[in-house]
Amino acid sequence: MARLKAFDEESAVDAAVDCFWWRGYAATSVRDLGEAMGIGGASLYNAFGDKRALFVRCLERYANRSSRERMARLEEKHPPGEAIRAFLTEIVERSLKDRDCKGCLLVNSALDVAPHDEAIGAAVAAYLDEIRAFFRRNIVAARRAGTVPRGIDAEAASGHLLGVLMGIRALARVKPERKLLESVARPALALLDSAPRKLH
Amino acid sequence: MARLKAFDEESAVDAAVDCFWWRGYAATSVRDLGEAMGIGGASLYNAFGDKRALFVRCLERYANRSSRERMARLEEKHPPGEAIRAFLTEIVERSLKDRDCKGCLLVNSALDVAPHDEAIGAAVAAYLDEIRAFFRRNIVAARRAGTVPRGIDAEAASGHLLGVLMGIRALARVKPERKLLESVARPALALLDSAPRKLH
DNA sequence: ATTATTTTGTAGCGTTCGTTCCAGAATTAT
DNA sequence: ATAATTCTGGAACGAACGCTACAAAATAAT
Repeated sequence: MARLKAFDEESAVDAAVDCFWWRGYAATSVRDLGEAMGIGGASLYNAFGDKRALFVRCLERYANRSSRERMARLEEKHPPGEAIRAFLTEIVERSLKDRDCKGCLLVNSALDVAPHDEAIGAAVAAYLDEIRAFFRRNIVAARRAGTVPRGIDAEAASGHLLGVLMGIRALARVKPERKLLESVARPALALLDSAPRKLH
Repeated sequence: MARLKAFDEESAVDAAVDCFWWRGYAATSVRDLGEAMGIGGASLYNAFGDKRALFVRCLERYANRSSRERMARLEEKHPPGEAIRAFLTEIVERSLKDRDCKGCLLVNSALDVAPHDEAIGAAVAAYLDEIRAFFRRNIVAARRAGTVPRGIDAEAASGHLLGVLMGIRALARVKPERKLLESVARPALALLDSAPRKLH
């Protein structure tokens, strides 16, 4: 009963993700977006509402394709302790291969956008919580399996891992050096396999 | 031989710092800056060149008043191991008191600005290096004093501390919760006082 | 007092911003 | 075919952008 869209919505969103990812929210113009997505302004507004709504959609798309994909893949392939190890290792490698230092859209948004937009802030916080939950449940499972120290505190350790993850992502945007990033990650991973520390 | 400036340049820069700090570089307009600094556009351009040059000046001012001041103060007041501990503790406390989650201008800039401006990127990297150097020399001194584990690797540990610092700053902008931030910091500090780990 | 020099407010430059409008093209149901 | 509906490119909206021009105001040296 009506004309069909001439573009694929999902791949248009993918192009928009790249735009926001590279330039940041404020520095990306609607015209930049249209050009990258291969559509005009009218189509953009017709399909997505406005710039902010498109950004929200980009966040969700990024979470699905990047962090959720990674968590699912690693959790399937590795035992719980290894999954965490592989996660951080993969982040370091990705950061080093990331020639134009785009970092992670979620982390970037946590700094740029989240503090100035309550709803987006809550969304970003929720995405980060998913990552922390990944750490936490893998720690719990590994503890049950006896592959991490018996006394490890899953709540605290998952928080630490999330912080370290964000530190790596942040640092990599200015100093993408292997030795440095690995030195950030290694002690966090060591928490998972060090011998139980002596209580004082 | 000429008319005098009607405003104090340093306190004007302080106002500009607050502006960039809160809104980020791209989202801060020259008119925002002028209003916050209490001067008109003509005076701003006359005194500081342009927006970017003012931003560079703001970074330097921020480094002096915030990170360098903190490092000098803590290094004077505390023995080396304690200085590091006090540094991270102070960052956590500051992040929690930071009601509008401005975070750290250097960390914010490392994500927003640095990747899109080579010179500013190098400047931010240099400021971060100063902080890492603070960690490193305090670790070395503490090792000499016997207040941290004998076998600690100052290079690696200082990198880890820098990453954790940035992680705290990043995380605090979306999730400013004491338990979480402390769980990020604690294991990093534990590296400084744990018993030497068994080699396997 | 005059002159030389710098700062200041105001107005405005051209550009780009996010967004909307609109006429025409394209599609399905009738 | 006709009608109903949606999508599309292009033009344009008012507002805001970074920045500059300019003349008046203010100072210090002469």
